[in-house]
Amino acid sequence: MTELSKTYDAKSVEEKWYAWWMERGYFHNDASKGGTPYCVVIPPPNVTGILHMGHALNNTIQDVLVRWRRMQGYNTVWVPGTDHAGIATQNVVERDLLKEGKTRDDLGREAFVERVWKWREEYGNTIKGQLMRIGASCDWERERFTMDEGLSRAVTEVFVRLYDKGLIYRGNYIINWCPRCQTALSDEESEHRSVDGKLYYIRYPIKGGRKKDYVLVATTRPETLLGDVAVAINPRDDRYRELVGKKVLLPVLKRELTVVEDDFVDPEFGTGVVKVTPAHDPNDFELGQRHGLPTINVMDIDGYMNAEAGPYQGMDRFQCREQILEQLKREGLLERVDPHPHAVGHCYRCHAVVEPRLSPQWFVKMKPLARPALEVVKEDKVQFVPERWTKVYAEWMENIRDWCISRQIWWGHRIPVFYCNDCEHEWAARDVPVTCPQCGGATIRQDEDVLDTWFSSWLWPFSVFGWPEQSDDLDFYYPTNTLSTASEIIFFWVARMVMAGLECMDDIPFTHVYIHGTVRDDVGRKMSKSLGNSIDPLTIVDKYNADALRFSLMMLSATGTDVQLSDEKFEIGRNFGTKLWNAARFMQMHGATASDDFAEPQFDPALLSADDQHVLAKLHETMASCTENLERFRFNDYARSIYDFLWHQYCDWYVEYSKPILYGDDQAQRDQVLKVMHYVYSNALRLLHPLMPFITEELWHGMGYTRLSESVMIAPWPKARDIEEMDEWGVNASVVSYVDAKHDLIRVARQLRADYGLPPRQEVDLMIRPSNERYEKRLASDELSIASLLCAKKITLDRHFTPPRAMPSAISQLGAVYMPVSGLIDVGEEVKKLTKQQDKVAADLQKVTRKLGNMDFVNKAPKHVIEQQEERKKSLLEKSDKLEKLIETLSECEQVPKSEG
RNA sequence: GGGCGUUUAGCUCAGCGGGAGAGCGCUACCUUCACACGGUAGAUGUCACAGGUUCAAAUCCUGUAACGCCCA
Repeated sequence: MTELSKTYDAKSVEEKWYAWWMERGYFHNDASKGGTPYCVVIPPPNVTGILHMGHALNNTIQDVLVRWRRMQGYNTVWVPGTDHAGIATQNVVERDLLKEGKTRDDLGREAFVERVWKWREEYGNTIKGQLMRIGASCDWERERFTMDEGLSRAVTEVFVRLYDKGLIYRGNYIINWCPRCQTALSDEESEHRSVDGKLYYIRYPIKGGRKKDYVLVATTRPETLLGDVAVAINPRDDRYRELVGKKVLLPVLKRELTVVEDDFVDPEFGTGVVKVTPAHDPNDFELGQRHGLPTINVMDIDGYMNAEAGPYQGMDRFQCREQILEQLKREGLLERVDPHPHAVGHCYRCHAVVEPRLSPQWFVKMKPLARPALEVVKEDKVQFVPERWTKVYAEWMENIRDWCISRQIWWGHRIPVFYCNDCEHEWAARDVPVTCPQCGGATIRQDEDVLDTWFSSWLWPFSVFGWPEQSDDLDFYYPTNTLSTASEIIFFWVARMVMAGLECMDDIPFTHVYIHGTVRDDVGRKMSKSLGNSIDPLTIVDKYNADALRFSLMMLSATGTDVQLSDEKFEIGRNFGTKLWNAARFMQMHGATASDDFAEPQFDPALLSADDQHVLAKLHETMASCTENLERFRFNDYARSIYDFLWHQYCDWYVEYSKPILYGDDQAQRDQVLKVMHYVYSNALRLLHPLMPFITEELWHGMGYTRLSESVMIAPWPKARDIEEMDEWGVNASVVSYVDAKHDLIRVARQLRADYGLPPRQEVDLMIRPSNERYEKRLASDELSIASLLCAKKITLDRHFTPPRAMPSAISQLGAVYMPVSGLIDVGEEVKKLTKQQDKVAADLQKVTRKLGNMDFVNKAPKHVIEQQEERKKSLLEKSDKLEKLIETLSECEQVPKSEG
């Protein structure tokens, strides 16, 4: 046992123990060790990322689970890693290049990719170091990166398999295009944001009509009219019957447009006539397909208008909108403009407005993959926590659309599709081919596009174990157990992992998906870089310490609900850590050395005091509650459970109880108290370890508990005994409830002191009139501790005590307490106080009595509820009696002037 | 438009069929030999609203309102 310093020095302690854990290899495990596996794969953070509060929350959750299961003896592995974040990383490196005045095209593909790798070498480890700082017990020997050779092989393998099965296809469709990143995006990567748009009503002259003949078309994006090929009406819309068969003239370009009828047109929207722009709108595209309309693309990849835009060529899309509106106004073709709030897609990486764009892209056919993935969730093989997310998942699966997986960037897995220049044969291959399998030609080109980053992430739960290679680890750890993530990742990642797992492994990737809440600032806004309202977790670690960060986060976040944070919230964890630290120092001060059998001591029932029994019972209740709450992902209840025990049972009551004994000279009693203390404290440290790994390790060593286990992180998780199982120790349920009542008595007596304004240190004499003989005996054996807790000079126990004169009094279940004070007491005030209590009791009593008098209640309520109410009535009656007696004697008592005996 | 969630003490939130709770804040007293990042005591609630189910509703059901999120 080493002496603990006066204060806890988090910084050195955290560094020391993390390094030591690593050195001891505690985080690592593999299949050869056998046992029951418990496996978590980290949601790989973006390689460009730095740790934000959401990461801190999510990774604390994972670490808590993993540390707990490890202590429970599972063969535990937490696989860490990062993903290559195609668009984001490319953006970062391109920005770097720009500072040198270069573009990626100046470098060329190969040199550029090399440059990204170099960037990754240099900066890609930031988040790893940050995870270490918050104590994440990842198996770093297993760290993976989605662009690693092995994981890249998995990507190619899956692509080729799905391609050969016909589940991957290339096609010319409208996709979400980010003109700033200059790549296609998936539907999920286009974030819909509500904007205050406008609805423009534009006149399209009817061909061959008089000047006044036109149709009125409503649109939110007037610049796309340059790509119009038709106008459309609903066939059931009588208003426009005579339009059918006519032609209308496109403003600006004077192109002739046909009028088509289609059910898709909503007669209620705008005027009931819509322009049809198949190259710039997904619905128009499909409508165009149905009617055999041509497509005219009027925009370049960068969002500037192209040659098809005629006079507007070379103009930015938003500027073009303004200019076209000007022209329409000049020509009298803009009839009116209405405000029209609507949702517009924005790039999830750069937030530019997404442009629907017709282009050839690669897609995964999702329906066949979705069916089994939906099944396993409906059958509860994969369970969401909280359960309500199941519905969100199912909704998405049922309305699934094909997944656009090609990206027009360079950083990522290049699509393994090859084309023969000689015969134009197209095929997918695992290795770069030398000759064309069809014509034997040797001039072959590879598809230029790379794959969506999520196309590698969806393989994560098995690719991290080396799939498609078979391995013992893959066998052993797959399917993994818990996946912890945020709700916005359900579609991006969770759903797709389930599909990939079933498709490639023929098994689910994990059994539980825990969806945690969103981290918000103190006024409820989501923390974000752009708002500048983020709290940096590492600043919190520096200011409060890592355990404080972790503990506070877990204490504050109820299962799956959002958490509002501010700096001060982290005081919860810090203060608790300090309390824990000082409790240990207190034990050390008394030369408390843990006996050899502190972990599983044999308690002698003859020596076990009521308070000993009480704290042992509460400890075991806490063990049960911690374990149960962890099993149910109730992290806040788990945290609260151990917090309440350590602070409000152990420190508030047991430590205070121990003081007169430890300061006294009864060696046998001292030994007994210390034995209980070490048993309780060492178990509490274990229960707390998953939440506060650093300070518990420091204390474990400081208190000399290494005789049980060289580290708390591999010490066995405490196993709760219920009260009957503690019988052999001499722990008795009725004694435990007696101590609860004793605590109540002490509280009541303290209140009495406070009511009379006695300074805390001023000693008083107290009389207690116990309710019965049993209590009298019990209280007699507790006199020392009661006196100490009440700062009483002398306690007189007398079952027949009658106050010789008016004195302040109060009642508790165990009996009445009298406090003779010098000087006059205000009998009127005293009676008033007691009467107020009496009123409250009477009110409660009336409620219970009415309830028990209700035949419906007596006939229909379950037996235990009736018994409980009867019990309650009994104790209320007793209380009422006692109060009445107190009031009576008080009133009868003569007011005698001072001269107290 | 569809779905989900929230509404409980001044603030942040637990509780989710049988006695209204915690942390912070607030008030009073206390620097007592573990701890002022502390101790003791105290005050504070038509559990959003309206119906219903039930012997019993903050808790279950229906509706309303406000706020938030997701999907279109």
